[in-house]
Amino acid sequence: MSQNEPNIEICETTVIHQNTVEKVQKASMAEETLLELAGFFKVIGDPTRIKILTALFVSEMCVCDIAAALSMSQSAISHQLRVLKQAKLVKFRRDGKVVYYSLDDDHVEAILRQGLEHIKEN
Amino acid sequence: MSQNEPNIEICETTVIHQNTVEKVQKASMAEETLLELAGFFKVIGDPTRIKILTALFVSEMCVCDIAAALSMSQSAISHQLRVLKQAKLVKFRRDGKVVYYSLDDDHVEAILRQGLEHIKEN
DNA sequence: ACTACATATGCACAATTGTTCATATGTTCA
DNA sequence: TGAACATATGAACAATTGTGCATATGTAGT
Repeated sequence: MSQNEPNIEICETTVIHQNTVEKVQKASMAEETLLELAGFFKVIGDPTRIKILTALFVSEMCVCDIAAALSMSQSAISHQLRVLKQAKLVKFRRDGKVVYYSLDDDHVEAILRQGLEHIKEN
Repeated sequence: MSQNEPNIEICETTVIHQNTVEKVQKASMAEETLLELAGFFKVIGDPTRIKILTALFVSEMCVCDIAAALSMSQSAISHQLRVLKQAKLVKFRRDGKVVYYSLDDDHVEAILRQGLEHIKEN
């Protein structure tokens, strides 16, 4: 900031603090990691999926019970469980006709709690 | 689970473990809190916004520097900064023509770090 | 007042997403 | 094998979202 940093044109954007820009670019994550990270938060950034996850904090549950507890269709729940499964947030076991889902990640509860801290501070 | 729980029809969904369903419903968050929480994670569930936030870990930055650092248009960055501002994740100060943005939340860095833990475990 | 520049914003549009509906799959029991 | 039931899945659709484009706003210097 105290250095002599001339304005330079790069693709129509004016760089004011080239020093900072370079530091940021060097500190940036690998694109793949970034997309995974964003994808993870996108998964828990949906009311239905948060409801499912917090329901599973209480107990492992089968699909129709989750549907009943959330007053939603079996299909909707099933679709969302697939998303959560792909994100490795839930796992399942089959017992006859019934499939029981449960949490597959220790971080999720902590992360949701920290999210709550944020919105409480408003 | 060990109790006698008959199947009951509620709106086309079969309840198998009524006990569990009731426990979950009682433990459920207020709808408003839930929506806020989901909204918060949705905000950090986007690659561009994560890039902006991690850039601000390094230093406060003006809009055009962020645009240059991320190789994106000023408009795109400005739109996303508005989202981050509304979510109280960034704050800004004006210095002449230039507006400097910086982080406005302590939790974000911790939450992003925990998100990274999750995806590393795969 | 006028120009230059940094940033913000409204509109439009393509892309993504969550749910419903219909149906397929898989399992149990008779 | 066939009926009943739990779950999964594909297609369709409305709603939401991220970005580009054009332009407005705000500030500084002349």
